Amino acid sequence: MEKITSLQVAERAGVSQSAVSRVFTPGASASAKTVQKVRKAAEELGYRPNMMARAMITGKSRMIALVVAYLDNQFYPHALERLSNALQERGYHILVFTAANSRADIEEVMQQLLDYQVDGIITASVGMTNDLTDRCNAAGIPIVMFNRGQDGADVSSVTSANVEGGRAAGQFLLDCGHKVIAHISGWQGSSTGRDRQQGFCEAMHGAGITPQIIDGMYHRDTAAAATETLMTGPNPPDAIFVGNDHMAFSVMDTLRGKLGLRVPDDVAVIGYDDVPLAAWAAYDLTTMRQPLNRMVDATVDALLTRIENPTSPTKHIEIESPLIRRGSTKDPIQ
Amino acid sequence: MEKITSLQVAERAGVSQSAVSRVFTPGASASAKTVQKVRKAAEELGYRPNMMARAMITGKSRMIALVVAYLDNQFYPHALERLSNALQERGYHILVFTAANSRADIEEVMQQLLDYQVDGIITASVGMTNDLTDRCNAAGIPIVMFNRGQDGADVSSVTSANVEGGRAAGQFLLDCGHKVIAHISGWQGSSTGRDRQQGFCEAMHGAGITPQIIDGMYHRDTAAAATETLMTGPNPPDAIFVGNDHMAFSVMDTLRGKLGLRVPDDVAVIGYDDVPLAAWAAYDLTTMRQPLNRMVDATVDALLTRIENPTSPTKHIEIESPLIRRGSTKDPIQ
DNA sequence: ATGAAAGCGCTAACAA
DNA sequence: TTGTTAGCGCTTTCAT
Repeated sequence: MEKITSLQVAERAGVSQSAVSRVFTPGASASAKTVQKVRKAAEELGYRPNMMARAMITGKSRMIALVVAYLDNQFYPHALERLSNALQERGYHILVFTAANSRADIEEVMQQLLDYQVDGIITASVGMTNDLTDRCNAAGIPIVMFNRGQDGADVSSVTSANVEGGRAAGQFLLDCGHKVIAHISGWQGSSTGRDRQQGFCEAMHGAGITPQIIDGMYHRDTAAAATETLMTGPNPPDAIFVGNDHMAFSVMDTLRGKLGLRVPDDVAVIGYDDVPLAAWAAYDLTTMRQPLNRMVDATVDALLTRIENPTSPTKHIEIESPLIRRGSTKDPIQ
Repeated sequence: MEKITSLQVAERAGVSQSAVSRVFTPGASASAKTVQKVRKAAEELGYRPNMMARAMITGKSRMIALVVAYLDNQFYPHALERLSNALQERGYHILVFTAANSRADIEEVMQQLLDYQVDGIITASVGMTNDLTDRCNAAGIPIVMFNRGQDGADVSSVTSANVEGGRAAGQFLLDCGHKVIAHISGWQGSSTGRDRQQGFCEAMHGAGITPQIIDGMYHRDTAAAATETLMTGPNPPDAIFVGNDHMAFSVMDTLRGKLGLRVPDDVAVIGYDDVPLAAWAAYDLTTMRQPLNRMVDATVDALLTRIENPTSPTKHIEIESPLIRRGSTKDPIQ
């Protein structure tokens, strides 16, 4: 069973090669008789159209580049799985590019991905430069930033309502009666980290509180160190809002392990994302949920819309982020 | 900046189109002067070779299909990240295909992936049928099964030494003085699950013990239910060997939560994989490590070897699996 | 509705 | 080493 071409199918079906092509091309027309003959011959020969050849002509590869930095935050594999499924259902597939979050690395990766003639790009957990996005726009390849926004760039983005979410998290801690509240923030180089912090600060300032804030950089180690710094400092908090779940787990580990404190009795913890692990008994983490399915649907939608209609405008989609109350926080005071 | 072709570069550089091609083709020869002129023109125009066109001629797309079922077991995202990196370094990229672990779904996915003319296939957490692997062999596309083996199929596989690992896990529990030992196994439809169970049973039988065994199917829920069944049964174990870490976390959650038992004081737990989460304080899980980096290197190696030399034989690589002692088990008795 | 013919952008003989 | 030529397998006019 070596490489069957449309020509061989044509010969066997007694039609022209272009007839075969038409049968396998969605928008084309062929008589019922022809379709029948061609399908039969193709079946017998085990023929399937060559995507490469098709891609070269149509300029559409039906591949989407996914640029991702790290997969250790459970949110991203989860998203990847869903994205792949949703895209696959619509006849697209994901080509993976891993990039460290450095300028040079991303630059290199963007070049590679353009070589593959991908129809679109999804970035997750990586930052873009406007220079880069301009280049893709010039090449006519739409980008959707997943879980990140970017000022002044002509790219679509899908995020949760991070400012609002940060505010809600802060407000909830206030409602629980906490007075000394700290924030271990998401990386301040990311819009997501900045927005959540901003919302949180607004809530705090509304209550006349000036919170301690440390950048957790989305790293477990950094978050653990921040936790120690906070708790052994002059004014240890009785509640911590952490920039994402991934760091919150580290914060809880440090609190309960090395520091010997109880959660939520000594310190309440609230995270962001609601990854599956947050619901597991070992953490039972109160968190702001990022509705993954809706974010994925919006991402796929935004991307395919622009692929099918290149002149359609970029979109900035924000999805509401509900509070999921679990055992890492106390009940609000009536 | 629309689609620059090699012809345009050729004109600007004052050479033939094939000269341009040669400059960008690794194995080809061109004079220093030509290289210089072409590179300059290409740079100015922002030219990069079109992978699709190249792939069509050479028959090499430099894409590897990764077929994966679920990404909720942390072992797989971790592996995916490493695989992508290792492959990217060698000029390949991963095209992702998600498939439920059903015959029909995998069948469909295999067809799709052949359409894309991938150079090789890595399967992770999915089972193949011999029929399917035969088809890929006929098409000349090598397969490596990652973390799974398959009897009687002509495919390469990379696993840890699961039988030996299962035995070591069982023996360790014996050495700790446990007498009533149970096993919540990996899915018995997978070689990995069967092998670990076999090794474990050998250790038990060597000690004259007949263990209770329940298939955990690699699912959290199934493992949780199995835990309850075991602990509320007539002969509750004081140690459980769980088929992988992902289920072991669920077992520990159930033990410590719903059942109110202490680990390891009431029940010792040992897992398999050593995913990052196993080392986190909340679980601190004793486990058999699957050396991810070595498994990934072996996988990439086995795959690229066969791609570059199609007549080379398939390999079955087993990598030793060391015991990582942590807090979910007691110390062995001297 | 169908076949003939013209490429898509590139690599790989083949001469020169 | 270089340019010329012939395709890779397919889609897409263009006549018919």
